[in-house]
Amino acid sequence: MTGRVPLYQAKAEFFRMLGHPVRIRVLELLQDGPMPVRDLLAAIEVEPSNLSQQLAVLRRSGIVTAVRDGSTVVYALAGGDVAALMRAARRILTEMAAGQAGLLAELRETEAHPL
Amino acid sequence: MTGRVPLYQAKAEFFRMLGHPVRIRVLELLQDGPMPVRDLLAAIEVEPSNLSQQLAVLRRSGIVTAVRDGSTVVYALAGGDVAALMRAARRILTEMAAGQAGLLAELRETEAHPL
DNA sequence: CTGTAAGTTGCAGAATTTTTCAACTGGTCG
DNA sequence: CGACCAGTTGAAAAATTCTGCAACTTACAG
Repeated sequence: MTGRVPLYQAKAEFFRMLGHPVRIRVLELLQDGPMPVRDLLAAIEVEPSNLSQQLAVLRRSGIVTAVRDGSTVVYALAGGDVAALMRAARRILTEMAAGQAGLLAELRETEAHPL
Repeated sequence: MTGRVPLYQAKAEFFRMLGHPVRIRVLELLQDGPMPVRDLLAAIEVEPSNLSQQLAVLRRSGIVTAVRDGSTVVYALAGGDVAALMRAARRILTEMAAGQAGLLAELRETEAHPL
């Protein structure tokens, strides 16, 4: 019944879903607890409709939930330890930065080609 | 000097770099140690040029390194605990699947709109 | 030198994703 | 009811990413 997707593909889709600045910020903000769209909007600087689109991506993936409360909509993390994921990512990012990875990797790429 | 990028954007780029099935499989294979392209190619089923393109993405990001050994090129993780990241991702993925997130989220989306 | 295997690169076309604008739904208030 | 505010949706245009083919480089064998 379920569209039987190989695990590595599910992972790729999951990471791709995370691969957007606005979506990252939303997830980080929601780590401090549920938050109405209004507040996300105030914190993120992006057009309402654009934020809505990104929220829809997060909702479809199932990583957040939305509940209507009167005229406002409140978003929350659906569960899962998102904080742990972000920490793991930041650790790698830090190591890569320290190890001259990011910038230098690109320089290496364009200068004296070792490959 | 460095193209001063906000952290949330660096994170988004990082996750986007991970958002491709072939790249995920490469990273998973490299967790067992360095591996020549030939072996990656045998394990992944993708055209050589396509694999090369994906390897180039990983290289540019700095998450892997490439070393030429004779006529073969050997790839390796550049450091960072990639395994921890994958574990964190899998945990969330599992929780989302268990909590009827993925599939049901989409159903919810198309049926009786709570939003 | 010639041929060949291993990878990479440049590109063009195809496919996806982002962004934006306009229109729309649900509540709330007077 | 009529006017708004909060968000969402649909759709088209713009920007990115993917894929596959052809050409190229490097190393090695004969």
